Amino acid sequence: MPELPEVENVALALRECLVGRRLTGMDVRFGGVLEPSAEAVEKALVGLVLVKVLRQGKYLLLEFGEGDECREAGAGYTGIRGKDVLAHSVTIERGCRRAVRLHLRMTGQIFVDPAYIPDRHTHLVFDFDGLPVYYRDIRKFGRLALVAADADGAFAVAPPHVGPDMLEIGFAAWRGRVAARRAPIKAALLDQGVAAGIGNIYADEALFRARVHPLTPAAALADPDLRRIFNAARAVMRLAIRHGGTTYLNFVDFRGQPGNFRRKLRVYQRDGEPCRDCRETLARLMVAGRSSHFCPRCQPAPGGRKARRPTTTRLRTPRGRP
DNA sequence: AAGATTACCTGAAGGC
DNA sequence: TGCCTTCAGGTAATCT
Repeated sequence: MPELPEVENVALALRECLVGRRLTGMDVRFGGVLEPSAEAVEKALVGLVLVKVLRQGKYLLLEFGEGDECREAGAGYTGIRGKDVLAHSVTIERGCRRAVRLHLRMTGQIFVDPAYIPDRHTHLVFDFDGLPVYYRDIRKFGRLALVAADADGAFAVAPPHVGPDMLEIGFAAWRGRVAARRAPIKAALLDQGVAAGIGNIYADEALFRARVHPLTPAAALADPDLRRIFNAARAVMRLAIRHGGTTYLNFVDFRGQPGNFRRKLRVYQRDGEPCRDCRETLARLMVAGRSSHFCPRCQPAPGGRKARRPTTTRLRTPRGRP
């Protein structure tokens, strides 16, 4: 499932391959992924040049403009892979600007790969001046939505209730947003209004690395605990970006290559297997409606002393892995 | 009023 | 073999 690192890799790919190119056509095979309608999106975007790709949490904003009155932007921005990803970018001085907000939700995928063969889950085919770009989404949860400019003519990357990106926010600001929460820290990490980008995989990985039990109330955590969680969440996501993201079930990159961060996972979907640090059997329980994977020894239950009651810690045998 | 639950979808996997 | 159930989880809407 795409979380911050996977979405960041999509952003890098779109900047590398598509910024500066004109959208010359669109084949809508399933219009349900487009908002407010397939017709509106097609009418708004076709003929314009992709000028900017921004990310906030799991949201991507694709900004389009007219091809005339362009100038090279450059600006010396160096992508995470060390390539100057804005080398081909252009900035529109004035004229028409439009933007769409993309969220991949659970199973959305973007392919910029001439060898890709569309299947029945491929809902959109973009023609970027001869370069085909495919949008595929097995479960049809993802959305590509036209967004209106605000009063200043700018486009918000994410909806207003979404908090700052987890890789952008500072510790003090983040602490200010979680410290008063009585909800389990796992729920606070998943709350996109607190900070955006963390999903179930990286929340579990961050809590394991910080040695904090997922059910611990956020408000019960001392400053050093919060600091460890904050640092662990950012570190694990930065590492995942460098490894091309996590492939679980079906995340692959824009060329169809699976990310290779999965083998680095310490707890996610490893319940029933031994902890890599202490050999204790990893456990699983439900927090905030989602399965949470943790080590009962490395991450002791809140309130201390006893291990969690068997009724709340459900062990399960490993399921088949793809 | 924050926290919990459900709807939205499809495919994989397990049980029988 | 094949039908049925459960599970996966991001977000919005609904419930408590």
